[in-house]
Amino acid sequence: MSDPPAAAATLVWFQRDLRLEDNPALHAAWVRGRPVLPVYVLEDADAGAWSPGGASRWWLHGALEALEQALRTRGSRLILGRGPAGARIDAWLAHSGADAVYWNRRYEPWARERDERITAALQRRGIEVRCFDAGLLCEPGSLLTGSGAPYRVFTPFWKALRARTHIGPGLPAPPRLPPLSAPPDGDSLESWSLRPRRPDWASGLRSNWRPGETGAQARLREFAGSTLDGYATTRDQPGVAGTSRLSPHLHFGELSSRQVWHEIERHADRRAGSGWPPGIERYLTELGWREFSYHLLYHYPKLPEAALRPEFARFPWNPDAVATTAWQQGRTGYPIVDAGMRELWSTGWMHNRVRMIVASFLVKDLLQHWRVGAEWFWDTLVDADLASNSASWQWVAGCGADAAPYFRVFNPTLQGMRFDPQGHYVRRWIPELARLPDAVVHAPWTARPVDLTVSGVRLGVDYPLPIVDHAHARARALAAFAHIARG
DNA sequence: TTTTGAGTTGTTCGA
DNA sequence: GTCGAACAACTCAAA
Repeated sequence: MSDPPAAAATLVWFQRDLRLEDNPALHAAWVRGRPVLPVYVLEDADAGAWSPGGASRWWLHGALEALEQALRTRGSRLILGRGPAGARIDAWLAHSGADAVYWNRRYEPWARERDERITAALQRRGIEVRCFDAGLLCEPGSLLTGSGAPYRVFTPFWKALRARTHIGPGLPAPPRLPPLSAPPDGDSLESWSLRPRRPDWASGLRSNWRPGETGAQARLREFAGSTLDGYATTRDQPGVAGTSRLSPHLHFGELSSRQVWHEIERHADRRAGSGWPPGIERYLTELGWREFSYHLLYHYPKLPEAALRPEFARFPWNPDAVATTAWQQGRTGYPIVDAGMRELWSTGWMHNRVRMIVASFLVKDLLQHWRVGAEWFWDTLVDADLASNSASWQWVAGCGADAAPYFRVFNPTLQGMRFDPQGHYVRRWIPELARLPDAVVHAPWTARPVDLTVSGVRLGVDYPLPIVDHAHARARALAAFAHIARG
């Protein structure tokens, strides 16, 4: 047995783990004590239909820039290359003489297949491969019901996860990463053109977000230190900054869910035997839904394409490009729906409560296929995530796991009045309605002509009339569900 | 095997 | 104005 040459380096392949803290692959490479070659591969083609959308690409640029900067402070640097990943890694290995490749797993079906191929090919050549679980509290596939089946209901899944999973503290960031003496050349980040040029639609993204590990940690501390207390109720009010806004940071792995868990737990005022305060319990449950989505994607790799409930194959969808465009552009005539869609387009994000409302509207009021909505979200959300996006759209449509019952059709007017009673949210995103009285701001078609005039609103001119009548649309949706129930 | 209780986020109608 | 029931029945998970 002879040791490998002293210079043989460890290649660390960054993917959805764009952080230095609590990064198992990076940590293991550092512990190994050899030079470290950190790399990132842009895999547009490998992901097929689910290659990153526009908003994701914008975020990725910022996240990679931040990671590169963080690595430089540790004496290292990030090498960029375009996929396919296997070929790119081979080239880097040949250039650097590295004899080990470490990475943190991804769980998308295409990525799992790819990992198997790459692992087998590398191992055949005697390269050491180590894969780690870094992004979730619990490795997908590891929790099963008593009879050995995957959980299909959230509550028992979450109980099992909490009972059986120890969530340990995160790993420290390596203080210094020994670089290669002659690292390979890589692409320049600019050359990937991840950010929009003409037109530059990203100004709203820039003013709302700070991609990268430092920004993520700041957001987490801010949330845990203040917003968390009232989270159980303010989380539902889109006019209030009551949610964590951590989703894009978690998606890109600028934070691990384990780090989030521990920071939240630190703020728990746990009285003897009384359990968590409601805000904390509620927030941790949201992390639980993220876990559940990944668990579903793992066991049902077709989740992004096909309804979990087979009877939905005969659901009478009513494809309508005009209605879909009105929804996308925030011109449905229902203020809470339009405000949400405009917030999404402007900032790359939408409040959770409003996501449910706009999704219910597209699927049930407009009878558009849930995949139409999933694809739009995929392109426009900075937190677009295959597991969460697919599972959540199926949930709203009623064809997913633990899905909303058929009769749960959100009434956009009622939802607006209940969760945005003063209309702060609607006024912010639909300035043409800003001067309407509270009582009608969620239903401008019910306003008295004098109120419309005084508020400077000409319905059908400044702001559209409703493109469907909700009562009628609801009845139509219930009939459609009855149709597939009868079989 | 059979049984039992439960299942994220709603709305509407009628008393 | 408030409140409870109905809305299809089904499937899941565990005892």
